[in-house]
Order: sequence, then C-alpha cells, then structure tokens
Amino acid sequence: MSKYDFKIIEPKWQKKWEEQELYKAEDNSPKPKKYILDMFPYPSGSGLHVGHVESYTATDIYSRFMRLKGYNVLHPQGWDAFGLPAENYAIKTGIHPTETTKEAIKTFTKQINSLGFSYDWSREVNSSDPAYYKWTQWLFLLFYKNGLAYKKKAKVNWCESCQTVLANEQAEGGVCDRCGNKVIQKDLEQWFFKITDFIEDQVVDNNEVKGLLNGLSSVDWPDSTKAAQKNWIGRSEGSEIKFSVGGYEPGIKVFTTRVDTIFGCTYVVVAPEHPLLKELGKAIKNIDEVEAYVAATKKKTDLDRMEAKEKSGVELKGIKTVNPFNGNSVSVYVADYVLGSYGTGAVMAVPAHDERDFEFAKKYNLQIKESIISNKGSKTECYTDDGQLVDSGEFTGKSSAEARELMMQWLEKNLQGSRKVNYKLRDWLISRQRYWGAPIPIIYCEKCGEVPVPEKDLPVLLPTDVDFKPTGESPLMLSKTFHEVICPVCGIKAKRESDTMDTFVCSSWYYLRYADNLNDQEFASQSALKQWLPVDVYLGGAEHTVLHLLYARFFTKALQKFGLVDFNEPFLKLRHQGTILAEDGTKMSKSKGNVVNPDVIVEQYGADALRIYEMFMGPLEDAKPWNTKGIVGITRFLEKAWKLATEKTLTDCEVGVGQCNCAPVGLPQLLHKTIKKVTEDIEEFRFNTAISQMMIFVNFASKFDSLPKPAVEKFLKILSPFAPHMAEELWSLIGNNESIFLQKWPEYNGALIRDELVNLVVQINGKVRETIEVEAGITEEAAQKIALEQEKIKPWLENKEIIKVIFVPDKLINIVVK
RNA sequence: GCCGUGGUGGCGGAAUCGGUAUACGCGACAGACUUAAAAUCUGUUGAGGGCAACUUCGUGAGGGUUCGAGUCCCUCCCACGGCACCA
Repeated sequence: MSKYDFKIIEPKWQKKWEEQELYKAEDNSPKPKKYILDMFPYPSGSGLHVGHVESYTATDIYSRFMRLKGYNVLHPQGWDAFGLPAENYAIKTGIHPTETTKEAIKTFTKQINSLGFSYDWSREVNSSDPAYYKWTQWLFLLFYKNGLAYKKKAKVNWCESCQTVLANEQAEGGVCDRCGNKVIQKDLEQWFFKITDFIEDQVVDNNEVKGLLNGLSSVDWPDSTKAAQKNWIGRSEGSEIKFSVGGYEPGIKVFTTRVDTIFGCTYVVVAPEHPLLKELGKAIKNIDEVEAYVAATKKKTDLDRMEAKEKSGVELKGIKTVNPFNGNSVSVYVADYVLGSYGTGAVMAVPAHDERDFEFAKKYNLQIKESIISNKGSKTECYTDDGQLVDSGEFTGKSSAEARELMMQWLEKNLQGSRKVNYKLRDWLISRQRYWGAPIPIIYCEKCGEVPVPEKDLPVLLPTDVDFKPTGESPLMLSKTFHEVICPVCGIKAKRESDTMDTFVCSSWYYLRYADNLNDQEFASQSALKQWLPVDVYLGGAEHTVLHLLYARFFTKALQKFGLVDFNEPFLKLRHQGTILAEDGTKMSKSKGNVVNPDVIVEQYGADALRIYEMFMGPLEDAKPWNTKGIVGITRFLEKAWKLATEKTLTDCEVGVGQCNCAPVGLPQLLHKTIKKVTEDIEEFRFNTAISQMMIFVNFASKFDSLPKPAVEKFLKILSPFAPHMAEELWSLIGNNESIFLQKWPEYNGALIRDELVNLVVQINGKVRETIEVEAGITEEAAQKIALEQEKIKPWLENKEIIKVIFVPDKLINIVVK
C-alpha cells in the first residue's frame, strides 16, 4: 500500500511529461483548435506569486480539459521582459538588465514548472530578445509608413533637479521618485500611434474594420471590462457652436452636449492654451495679466491642479463674444478648468445648469441665468438634469431632448454650428526616454530629415556600452556605438532616435508571435495566423482592463486594415482572475511582509494541493483572502482520493458502471452527476463548485470497501486537470501504461443522472411543512393525494379551505389555504 | 460626482430557470482510537423558544409584486474597483 508522497511523484511526472512532449501544439492537425492564453508575466526579481498561480492554474485546467476533449490546444507562455524595474535595479547596482532578466526568467520557469503547468515551451517568446523586438520595430515601421505613427510636441513629466524625463509611474503624486522634487510638465517631441483612427468602424477595400467601440459587442468579455473601455474612450455627442468675436474672424468655437441650455449662457471660457490669446494679443486690454495667468498655469504641476479646489481665471478685458441664439454679448474668460486638449478648448458657461460654471460664476460674481426648470418641480441652486426650457425664445416650453434637436437644426440652417462627436481617448504616446525597451527604428539626417531604418537593418540593437548612473540624459544618447550612424538615404553622418518604445507596444502583438515564434522572415506566417488566431480564451489581471487590452485591440484592427490578419478582435473570450488578498483581507505587499510565496506552499503541501486550493477559494474573478489553514481541507480530499485507488478492492466490470452489480447503490448515479457537473463547471470557469462536487463523490465512495475500477478511472480522468500529478500516478498504479492525458474525457450517461426517487417538498402557503419521497415524474393528482395524507400536513388543513394548488414537477407542491 | 461590481453562518463560499437558504471546505464542540499528543474516524454546529414532537425569525435596510423572493421591481445604506474639471 503506497503512501501519497507528492515530493516524489510531482517531480517524477513533470520530468516524464516533458520527455513525452505531451503539450505540443500541432501546426498541422485535423483536430479543431483552441488557443488558450495567459497574459505573459513581467519576470520580476521577486519571483512568482500566488496570483500568477491562480491564473495559470485556471488556464491549465481548461487546457488539459480541452486536450482530453479532443482539441488541438495552443497553450504558450513567455516574458514581457522590458520595463522599468530592471532598469532601476541596474541604476542602483550596475548589473545590466539583460542579466537580471535572464536570472528572473530562470527562476520563473523553474517555479512555473514546479506547479505542473502544461505549457508548450517550444513556443516561448521574450519581448527583450532581438529576434522578438526586431518585429516590434518592423511593426512600428509598418505603422509609420501607413501614417499611424507620427511625431509631435507633447507634455511630458520633467524633473528640473534630475534634468530628465520621467515615466508616469515615476512621477506619481507629482513628485520625482528619485529626488523628491516636484515634477513639471514640459513640451518635448514625442512619438504617437494614431489609435483614435480606430475608435469608429471603417471600410477598407470592402473590408469592414470594426472600431474599438463597436467591436466590443462581438466579444465575450466581462461587462465591467467592456464598460471601462467605453468609459476610457469617452464618446460624447454634442454640438460645436460659433460665438463670434468682433475683429476676429474665427470667433470662439465651443463644444457642448447641452445646447438646450444656451439661453442661460452668461459668459464664455477659453483654455490657457487657446490660440486666440496669442492671436488677439494687444486687443486684449489686460494682456499682461492674462499672460501672467497663462504662465502660472503652465508651471502648475499635476499635483497643484489636483489640489486646487478653487477655480481661477481672468477676464479678457475689451473682448466680447456673441451668443448666436439671442445676440447677447457676453464676456470671455481664460481659466484652467477648461482643458486645451478636449473639444475646442473653449466652453460656453451656463452657471445655472453646470456645476463647474456655477462655482466659477459664484467666485467672480457673474450672472446666473436660469433656462431650464425641472419637470418634477424640484429646484436646486444648480440644476444639471434635463427639464423644460424657460426664457429661451422660440424654444421656451420644449423639453431638453426636443430642444436639442430643434436647436441643432437651427444652427445648421443658420451656419452657426454643427453636430460633433468628441472622445476622451487621445493618440497613444509610445516614446520613452529610457534604456530598457525596444529602440525606435528612426534616423535623423540633417539633409534627409526623419528616415526610417531600412527593413534589412533590423533589428536596431540595444547597445551594451551604456552607463546606468543617472546623468540626466537617456542612456542611449551617451552610447557612441548606438547614437552615431550613417544616413541610409544619403550616406552622411546622422543620428539615431534615442527613445525606446513603451513596453505596452511589445505586449500589443505577442499573442500573434506564439503562432510562429521562430519565424525570422515575418512576424508570423499567414498560415500560422490562420491556424491559431484569434485567441479563444484569454486570462489575466483586471489591472489590464483598459490599457493593454485596448492597445492590443488597436494593433489587431490596424493589421486587419493592412490585410495582415483576417480577424477583428484578438481575444474572443476574456476573464480576469481576482486578487488574492493576505489573510487579514488587505493587499499582499512586500513592505507589510504578508506575501505568500508559492514555493513554500509547494514544499509543504505539494503543487496539486496548492492548485486545487487556489481554485477552491471562491469564484475565479472575485478578490479572496488567503488562508493557509484552508489547504488542510484540500490535502484531506487528496488523501481520500488516493485511498480510493490504492486501498479499495477494484472490481473489473465489463458492462460499465451503472449496469453492473458490483457498484455500491447510488454510486453510478453520483459518478455521472459528478462528471456532468465538473464538465459544465470547467466550461464556465466555475472551478470552485467543480471541486465541491468531486469532494462529494470522494466522501461517498470512501464509505465502501470495493469499487468498480471503471468508476475510479472515470473519476481520475475528471480529477486530472486539477491534480495532474496525483491523477497520473494513480492512473499508472492501477495498471495503465499510457498517460492519463492521452485518454478521452468521460461522457456522462443521461439516463443515470435522472433520479428514480425524488424528494418532493410539501408547502402550505409557501412554507415548507414536509418533504415526501416519491417516484420521479409523479403526476399532480397523485402528488396531491399523497401530500394531503401526510400526518404533518393534516393539522394545517383543519378548518381551512383549499383555494389553490401549485405543482412544480419533481420539486414541490404548494397548497394554498384560507 | 460618474461608471461598474458586490453585501448570505464564527470564516471562505453554494443556491446561475422565482421553488427545501447555508452545498463543499475551514474553524469550533463532543465522542472513538491512543499511555499521551498528532493524524484519522463518527456526530453536532444560523438565531430564539420548547422536555419533546415541533415552532417562530432569518440572505445590508425599508417597501412592493407573487401561492412562493437571496433571486424580480422601487427607495436607501455600506464596501470594493475604475474614471474623474472631458463641458
């Protein structure tokens, strides 16, 4: 009688599985495909944490299940290896990021393999590998040549004391994370991707490219994620209206979604960046004061802006503008509560119906004029809902919705404005003044200007002769071997672009590379893409709800537009794993010292126990507190399962479980119910309830001394995706030579899961008074007859009149009395 | 403020179609085994009342629909996550 010793069996099978190449995705296979993907991890120095294990276990169970169901499964893993932590570590220690990354990947790989995950490692990718980032650069050039990558001045975080650009993550709270000084905004030339081109649907050569908004309706993603993306894109429909300014032809164009409130407009506000300020110049009588205000705003940090609770602004003296609807002349202000980067950079202020304008008007004693009253009659100081128009000329009395349409038509007819859609989403700033990323493949030549690196010269390699000590300049600027180059067009001395790409660029296409990771001619061949893409199931953290997922969708849509892929959405089904919290319900963090290290758990309880425990904690998507004591329950379950195969007499029965006499009463029924439940639960990612059901089966089966061998075998098969090592060991112990993972997933027998006897609930006025055991399929008449004969029921009916009987077949009978 | 998700025993959670609320697991209590402990096994474990059979209450709060509500509708409270001067 062998003992369950995970320390021996887990490494043993991990080695054997590797030798057998069980998890290789086949490029040419008649089987249907499933592409099951984890978000590739950043190989951090602190190693794998229990959150990784949660996500990877879920996809591993699903992948193993799908292989047993007969699918050709692609389940790869790789490394999102570029990024700040490795570079910061290099600055501190002088150890090159290539080295730390290599070490971290080694550790991660070892940890991942110790958990028995079924990755096809022959597909591994590493975004910091030149063979990979060659294609990141190639895609950049593809975008560049098609007008999707461009350069323009943009605000970046700048630390005056370190004389350097900071990434947003390094400027949190408006403070430099190196020296603690305030971060200011500085205008510098930056690279952008034109993601905004893909917000709405477009038709290219008769091909419909669904936009980032509409594409969401075709994918199976959590509602919260779809909502967050829509929110981020921030589509808003409204009107652009011209307010004329005497002596200044362009006038002031404002954007509003509430044209119905325009009769309440008492002034107009422009952003400090508005071109009108410079163009009007001396026409503004207090131009000095205005310029001082604008300069002060520019110096303001994000922190100041966040802290500034009070609105501020300056009137443009001598300037008036005219409301096209009523011809009223109103003042113009400059104020930094209006953003230069949204809409037209100018708004019509309606203090009676907009809280920001209200606040500003109160501070500067500006007129507050009501033009909407509530339908409900309730009146507040500042009423921002729709209602009924008052004091609005010919539109008085109309509802807000009606008025908006009529006023739009009026504007269009009189050429004073037009319908306009605005978005919060901006183009994607992809350049980083950083070392540890993919270099942007552009050369600057005095004669030829901006020159893309010729494809044959890719990849543009990261130089190694760099010093990481902070000097105030990008490390790439200081590398002579890198920076100085010959112009590929005219041959004179030129300079390379020293910026690298945002790591999100690298992760926007990695799922395509797994299809054909060794290809050195293309980022992936058309046949490989057709074979594997799109991704069927994608699992990862909810922190990527917006950025990564939006960027990856943008890449896919751009590639579809260029005819390089024939699908529109990269991830058909998406799920997020919930955060695993510390035992006290707070976030795990290094500083608090409450981080659970999976290595320790594997050492103490085994990989199978850790896997099942993490799946059993609760629904995959929920945040759940860790509780080491809870693993004991899983170990008990595994020990019991072990005993089923090793301590019971296993009877051979040819006819199959259910038709034989050797099965304990009720066991075949429970087995088939369990198969059904586990199958359905895996399909729906409800691993916690699948495990409960297997526990119920094991608890029941443990009561008997002898069990039919086929029943135990079927059970091991459904257990195998969860506890692969134990299932494989037991499978071989009871005499099977071929791996359990090459078997077929068991089917349940529908006839067996139907109970012959059911418990029928008897209710009086909806309250349970008795349950009776009856034959399944009993008729209402028969059920009622039995129910009324019950001793416990009789007293409830005394002196009562039966008004109604509700019968739910095989479930309940409810007698309504008065 | 806006958007989203959720609130069920001492704890993690189950009930996904409106039909026995608390499956499964942890913990706790009692018992068996043991010199003892651990491990294991068995039983009990929502709250109140009753010797008992039983019975009343009970899924964040309050209302409603229904023969019947954790589940549907309305009003509200709280927690978590995202966005946030986006006109």
